[in-house]
Amino acid sequence: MSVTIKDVAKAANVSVATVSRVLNKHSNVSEEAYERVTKVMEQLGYSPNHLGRDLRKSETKRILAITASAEQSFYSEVLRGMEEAAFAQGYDVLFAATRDDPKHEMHLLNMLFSHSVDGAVLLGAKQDAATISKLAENHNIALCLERMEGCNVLTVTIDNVKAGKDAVSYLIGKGHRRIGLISTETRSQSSVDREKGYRLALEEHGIPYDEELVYLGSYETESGTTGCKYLLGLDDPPTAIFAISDMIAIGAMNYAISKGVNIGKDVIFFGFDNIAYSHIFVPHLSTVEQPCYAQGKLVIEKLIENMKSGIPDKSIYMLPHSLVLRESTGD
Amino acid sequence: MSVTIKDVAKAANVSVATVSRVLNKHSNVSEEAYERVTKVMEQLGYSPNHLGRDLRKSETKRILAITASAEQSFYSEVLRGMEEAAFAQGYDVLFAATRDDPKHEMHLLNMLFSHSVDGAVLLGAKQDAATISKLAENHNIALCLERMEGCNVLTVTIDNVKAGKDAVSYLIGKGHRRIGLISTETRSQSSVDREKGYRLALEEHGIPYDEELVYLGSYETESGTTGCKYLLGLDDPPTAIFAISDMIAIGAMNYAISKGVNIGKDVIFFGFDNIAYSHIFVPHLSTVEQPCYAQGKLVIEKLIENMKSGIPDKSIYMLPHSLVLRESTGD
DNA sequence: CTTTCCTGTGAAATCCTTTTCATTAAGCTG
DNA sequence: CAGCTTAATGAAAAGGATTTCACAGGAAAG
Repeated sequence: MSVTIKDVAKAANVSVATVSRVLNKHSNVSEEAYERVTKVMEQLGYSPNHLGRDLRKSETKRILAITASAEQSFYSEVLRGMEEAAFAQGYDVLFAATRDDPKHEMHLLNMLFSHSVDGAVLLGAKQDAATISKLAENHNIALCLERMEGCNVLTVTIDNVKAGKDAVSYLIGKGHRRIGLISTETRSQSSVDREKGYRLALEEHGIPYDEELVYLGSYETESGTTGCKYLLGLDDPPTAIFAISDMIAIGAMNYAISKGVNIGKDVIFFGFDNIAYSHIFVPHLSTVEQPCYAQGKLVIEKLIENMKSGIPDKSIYMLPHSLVLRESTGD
Repeated sequence: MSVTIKDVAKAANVSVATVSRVLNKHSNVSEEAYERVTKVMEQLGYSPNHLGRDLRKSETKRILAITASAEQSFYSEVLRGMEEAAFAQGYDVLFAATRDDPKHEMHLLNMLFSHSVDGAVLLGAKQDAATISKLAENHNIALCLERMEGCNVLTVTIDNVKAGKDAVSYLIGKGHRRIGLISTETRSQSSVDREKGYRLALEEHGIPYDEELVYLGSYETESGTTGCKYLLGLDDPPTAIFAISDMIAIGAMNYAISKGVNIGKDVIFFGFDNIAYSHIFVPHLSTVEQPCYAQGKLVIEKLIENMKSGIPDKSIYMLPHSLVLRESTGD
């Protein structure tokens, strides 16, 4: 149906080899032939069939990024980092969503096994560590944003333990001793790590861990609201609240506002992620900022490095985070 | 390097044709051969190379969805609709971002020309109508969310003119006669259409159009803030404000709040998109809801229909929108 | 003037499947 | 039992590119 390299060759009166050489900017092709071929390609509206090329070269120059859903707003910066780093090296990044379904994640990973893409980056994997480790033995795989305990695979993330600890230490530094934690029932590594940070901070300052001050819900804003209602309803309520995500923190603040709490004075709040809304929502939210763009960029750079070298680097890279202080902590 | 169909054939002591038949669940293969082949495939850990298959069949069963950036939060529902509709028919949807660059959009569209995907959906195209029309002649292309004036291509969207008109008519119905409009300088079709709706509503109620009441900015929240500051600073300020997006409306309300305006009474606000934050932000925002999931689903269904039939349907499908009334309009 | 070395080129192999076509063997019909 | 159909299979072509290898012809070197 469509124009092939053969048609071009015939029309330009050269062999397909020569057309291919023109296509790939090889050196050994005469000025004259080059002109003739490019002109014919133009005339016929020739567009090379990548499938042929990919099959022959066993390489697609494409990387798949797998996310749970497209929803998480801070993904967008990560994806931009990936996209730009890839493009700089002649790769394209394609995104696909697992719909939170491990089976569908495996279906998408199949694009890797079937040579439809050269590599894959998982932003929050749904398979278990053993499965991922095994896949990483034979395929170019990387994790981003979420590390996996005991998984031997290239990973780019932040130090969520330290980040959680930093946030809570800041609250303690402001003189607070009863600090609430709103986290998730889902045991994602980042939640677990941030909780661990919370505990370490308390420990370091000689504050006993009180299970009563910990609320586990979902990632939804509403869960933050419920959590805050629970915490502020305690006999001895906290004067500071750390939420493991901004969405949750905003939900929590919403409840506090509705109860007439003076945020930043009566109770202070700390979130995580520095999403756009954290400085749109009033009062502006203090939060942990993670280098989204940089993580996306680095994971692609390292992955491509792996694909080229053949000696895969399976290190865990932890990029630095920072605290962003705003009204919700009275700053 | 990896296991091919040949290796399987040899190990199972059959021809590659038979292996292929097993792979594709053809009928004419004996029980015994079937068993033997599947067992060998298992043992060798065989995974068919899709590139070979795709090349032979000239079909990838993959559709590319092109967005400006991954940022727009309401994209996620559209993408989910696309994903699920595609999966139901054995297709995968991959997403890629143009970074707002027309050149990069064309680069991505090249995946279509080079047979790397079977079809493409543009969520807000950056090329001009003539270019898209021409591409649509030879390729399976569709537009979603944003229609293009004078473009002969399959399109799934909502009636933005009517939606804008409905929103503004509602404001008028509440007794308001000075109605501000915050839109974008970018002349995207949806902005243009919503503005047109604004004008039609005024006209229909005999309210003269006053250019002073129209502020054009960007899609950013901050632009809403600036716009609101401008509008409320007028000698004869509006008592109702229609913003062409929720993000802008929230920015606008933020300014109003900071000035002590009683939202829902002194000034009422109407947004567009019904993003998650429109009912998290206090006061909750009245807005136009568009059927995101349904649009994504329909565009994929129609596109696949086109791919199969060969007689492309290039209609414009407009799905119904609805008004969501909340505190910002005093409801 | 012969030998060697480039340069430019084309024929053919290759990548991995699917699919067509031919062939064999077995089962059925009359 | 001859003649037909059907089921199961394999050999080989096809799909569209890249790449290897061989070769021709001209230039440079001796």
